[in-house]
Amino acid sequence: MSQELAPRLDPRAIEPPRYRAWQEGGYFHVSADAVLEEGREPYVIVIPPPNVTAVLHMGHGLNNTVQDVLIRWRRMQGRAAVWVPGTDHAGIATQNVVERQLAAEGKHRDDLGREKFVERVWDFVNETGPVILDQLKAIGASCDWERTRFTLDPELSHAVREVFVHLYEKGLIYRGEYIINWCPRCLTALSNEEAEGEETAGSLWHFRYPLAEEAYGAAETAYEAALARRAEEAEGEEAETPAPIGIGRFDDGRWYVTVSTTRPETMLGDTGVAVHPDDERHQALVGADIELPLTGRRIPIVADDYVDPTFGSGMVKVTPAHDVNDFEIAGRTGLDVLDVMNPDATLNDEVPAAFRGVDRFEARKAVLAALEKEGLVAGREDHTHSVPHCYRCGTVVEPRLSDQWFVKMKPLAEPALEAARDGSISFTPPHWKRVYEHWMENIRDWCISRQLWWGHRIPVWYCTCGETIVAREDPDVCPKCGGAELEQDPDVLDTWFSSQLWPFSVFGWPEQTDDLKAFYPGHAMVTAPEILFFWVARMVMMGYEFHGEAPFSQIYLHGTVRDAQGRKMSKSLGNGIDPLEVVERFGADAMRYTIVSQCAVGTDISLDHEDVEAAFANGRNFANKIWNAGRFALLSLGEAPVRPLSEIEGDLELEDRWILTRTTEAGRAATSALERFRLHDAAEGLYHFFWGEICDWYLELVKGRLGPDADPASREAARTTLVTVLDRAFRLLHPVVPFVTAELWSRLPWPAGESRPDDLIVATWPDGADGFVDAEAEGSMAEVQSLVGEVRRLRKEYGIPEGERITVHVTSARAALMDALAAQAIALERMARVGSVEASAGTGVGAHAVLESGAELFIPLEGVIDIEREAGRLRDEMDRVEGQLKGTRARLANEKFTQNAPADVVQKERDKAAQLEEQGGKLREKLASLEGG
RNA sequence: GGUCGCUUAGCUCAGCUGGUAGAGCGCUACGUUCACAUCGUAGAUGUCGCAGGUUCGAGUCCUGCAGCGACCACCA
Repeated sequence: MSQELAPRLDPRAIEPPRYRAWQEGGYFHVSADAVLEEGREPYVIVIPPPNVTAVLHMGHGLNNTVQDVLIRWRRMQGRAAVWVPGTDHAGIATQNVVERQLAAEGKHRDDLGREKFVERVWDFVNETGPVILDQLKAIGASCDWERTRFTLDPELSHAVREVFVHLYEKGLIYRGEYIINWCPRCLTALSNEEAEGEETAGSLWHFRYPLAEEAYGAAETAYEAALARRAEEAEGEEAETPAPIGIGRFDDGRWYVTVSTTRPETMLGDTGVAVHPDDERHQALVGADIELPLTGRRIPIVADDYVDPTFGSGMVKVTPAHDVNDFEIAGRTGLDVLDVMNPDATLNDEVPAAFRGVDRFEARKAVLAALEKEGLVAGREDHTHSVPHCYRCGTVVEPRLSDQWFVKMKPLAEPALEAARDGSISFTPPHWKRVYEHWMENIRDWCISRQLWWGHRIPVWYCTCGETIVAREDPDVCPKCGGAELEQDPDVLDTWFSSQLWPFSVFGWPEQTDDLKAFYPGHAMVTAPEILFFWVARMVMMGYEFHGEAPFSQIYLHGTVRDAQGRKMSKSLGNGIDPLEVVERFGADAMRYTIVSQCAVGTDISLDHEDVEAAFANGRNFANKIWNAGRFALLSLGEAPVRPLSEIEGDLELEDRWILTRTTEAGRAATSALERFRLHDAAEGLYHFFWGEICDWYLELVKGRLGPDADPASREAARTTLVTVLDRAFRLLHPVVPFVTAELWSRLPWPAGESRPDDLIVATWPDGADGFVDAEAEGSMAEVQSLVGEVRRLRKEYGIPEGERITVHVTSARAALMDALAAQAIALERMARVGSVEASAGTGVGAHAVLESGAELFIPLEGVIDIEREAGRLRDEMDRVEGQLKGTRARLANEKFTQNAPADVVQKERDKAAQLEEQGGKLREKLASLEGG
């Protein structure tokens, strides 16, 4: 078997068959019985369901690699580890994709009608839905595929219906008017995410609104108050620009107030003007009326906290039907709500005849002209602000008043907030806890209705008799009048309404299934911080509302994948990396290691899309290194079984005892890191253990003992040690690089008489708790390593030819070290070309060094190198350094230079002098040791 | 504007509870003695953003400043 191993790892040859074998072996699936009958402790992660239309990108690569590392690790720990996969129906995104398809055929969804359109989306979803899940298999995701779910599955829809009705009956779902984002071109509502803000240079206009005559008295009072306020401020030291008064008189003596807007056309829908309740300048005016220009309407002045008294005049025109904040002010103050626009954003019949039917931007000009004519425009200034645009067509989004369904969030948020405070849920990195709490404390009601066709239809029916029916089962007749003419609410629910139930809906809730009993609540939630509020927080709320506890206990928020310039990878920027291409070229192991090694808590991951090979070189090289070390070991070990560790313990040599100790420590460190979600620490620690300790030292030290000429007892001790160490190392590395480790592990010889797990994927995790430990061996090895390092360094420094075998003298070393060195003679020869080590000071011409332990090392150079030539080389070097130093010192002694040259140039010169001095010192020492002996 | 975070080697970043500055990539030199050139050995490079403070001791804690970024609200 071993002979078949190629000198280079070919991931394409080993990964797909290995994955198939795992799947066919049923290793990813755990039944409820494992928990309920066998009493195994569960470990559950539910996948953040990707959009059903999505194509795998690096963000998924990161998210799912992290989850798979955790699941594989816990599975090896013996937990009943279940990772539930699935997809999200993603209402708007999916509907858009299909609508684009239709548009390409020259059709609109209205041409098909609701039923046919939804059928068409289903066809599309059935066809493309599983793609992204299949793609996850390529990166090694060990999901329990038998549990694959879709948010629109009948069972999950059943859960949605139950939750909606439950919340409605509890009074937590209500219907109300609200301002939504509306695209006047697409004639559809948009979610906040779909209304993309764009910095736009615009104008801020200031208008004068005449006061009603009976308010003149109040105006005068307010005017005096404002003047007094200004005088007061003028006395203060920091009054740079006096606060505007906001109240004034026209030439003919009429009073007016000043308001500002970026959208003049909306003034036709104004129903009031608001001031801050504590604003001394304007208090007297509260309750007074304004004669709204152009309309002939009278509107009141009201007081509301929303108004910022320091902005503009401190007075705000209120247009409730066309601005979210204004709408909320109206709700609090009782102002009328006047909708002045048609769905296509032309003005409707509520406005004066001259403006009816006019487009909003034309109306803007017309309103400005009309106000200008009446002398009511007080000024204009440039104003840059963010204007929301439709992400599909780029049209400026219009806030529009409409009837929507809402969830009252405050009562739901309370236990979810408490969960964070009392530690029932933990956050990694921890600072997200405060962000979460802040959001929960200031939570606002959630608008859950969407004017779409694709999604969970709102389970509400309206009867001609006026009755509203909210029901778990579709009603046939009106329970009140018995009529059968019921009409279901046309809207569907926000996608997040169903995803928030994911942690328990995937297990069959509201039915009390065995799965639910066995696997709920889950454990870790691994996701990106962007959806902490959309999704994570809501899942916690639902967990408490329906189960009285959190749906998971640990929230791990990983970073974002960025390109070399630090930009987020995205389709539109074209800076993405296709994970499948990476898997194809370098293997899933390479991709996984590269990702995990960069996955430090709280940091983003950067990968250069322009040099994919360099970006994943680290992971590819490591996977290949594992492969080659394994290949070498397998070839050297042969296929014969090894002896159990207990039988050969007496024959263990220093390097065996050392590497076994290091293996124990590696297990401890990796376990501790994983427990704290420090995946990067775990990966890098294991990388160093495998490459820096097993490969660089142990394999080199043990080579001689594995050959046919070696002493049989020593050879068996080495074989057992090597098998033991590789077995543990492959186990520890398996969660991060599952394929290459499993492939090699399956070929490892095994201790005679010991039972062998069926597959590495279910081998017990070696946490190091009861591993082999020999502290003294560690100390001795450290000294051997230190000696080899110094010898290698000195060899290079003095130009000792690579092939030249040397004698090394060591003084003041511990006896144990000398023993160790004697035992390592073959290895020392191999690793540093040390022919012999002698416990003496050594004499004559040579190279000196001091080991970390304090022992002194001496290498005679007589007859080894051409002393005269080396000394001559050093003298030449010396001359050069001293020459440069002389010049530098002369420059520094020259006052003209030090005083006139730029400071940094002088400093550089000083640094150079210091550097040269140090260099000269070293050369002198070296020269002395060569000449003096 | 609110909240939070970041600033350490040429690049990307580690450095968890304060105790002699690290990794990967890149760079330089040498090396194919048969696991691996996707390799080995050795080497160079850091006033740890700036200014103060606490401490025996600060990259690490505190304060201020500067620059960058994220999220939320987008301010009439």
